[in-house]
Amino acid sequence: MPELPDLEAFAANLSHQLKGKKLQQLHVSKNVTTNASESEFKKAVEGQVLSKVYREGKELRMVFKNNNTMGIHFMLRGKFFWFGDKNAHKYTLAEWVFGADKNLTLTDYQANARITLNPAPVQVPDALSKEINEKFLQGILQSKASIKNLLLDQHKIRGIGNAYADEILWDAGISPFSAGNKIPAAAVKTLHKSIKKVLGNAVTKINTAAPGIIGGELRDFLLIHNAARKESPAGAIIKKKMAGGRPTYFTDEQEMYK
DNA sequence: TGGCATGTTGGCGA
DNA sequence: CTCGCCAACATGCC
Repeated sequence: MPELPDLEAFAANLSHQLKGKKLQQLHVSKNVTTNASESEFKKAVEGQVLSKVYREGKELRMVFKNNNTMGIHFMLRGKFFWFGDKNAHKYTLAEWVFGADKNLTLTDYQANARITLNPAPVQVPDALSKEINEKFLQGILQSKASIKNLLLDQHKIRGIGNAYADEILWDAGISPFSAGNKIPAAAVKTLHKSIKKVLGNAVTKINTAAPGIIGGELRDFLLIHNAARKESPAGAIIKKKMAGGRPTYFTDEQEMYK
């Protein structure tokens, strides 16, 4: 449910609050989609000090001093709470006990969130990584698939979700229905700038509006992928089209390349 | 109130 | 083989 900018903020805040603390107990529900048993998780990380929490694509990573790592993917509905939050007891998938007021709960009423012990390295670059440049984007766009679907494809570039794909493509002035392999070089250059700008601005806005946030999502500042808005800043009507079961928001300000 | 929303996977058909 | 589309997951939110 949260997208890249939300997860980026969660990771920084969790790292800030939990780094250096010892994981006293870990509970992993049998309902979790995972690659290891609860006892394997316990053996790997209980009693270990947390080194850091960071984001990779749409996953959070908890790295412990012994280098064992837990990957947490929220899928659609996963959510972190601190123990004591009133919602934290329903649909619990996992609990991390770091100490008195530093206990973390993962909930998901669909039980689709995934926890991975020592996730395998992934070659696909993250949307905010330095590897993303015009040449790289040009490479992944060599397909007649729509540019939006290409940006959403986690096997090509990691971290962009449905809402921010719309936001980025609007910012770049490119129709989401354009064919990837018809995008001219100048538009690819703009796309590169828009990816960094839109995602970067969102991280800043979330951190400013909700210091310490570790769950939920903030979206009210989105300009186009936002049901509350009818027009773009320049006054163009925002259109909505369902595609692949998800809404795509766009305006006529975006050029169609076909 | 009930329509809307977020990611991924796998199967289907064009 | 490549794409787009659909269902499934099952509830919170306004």
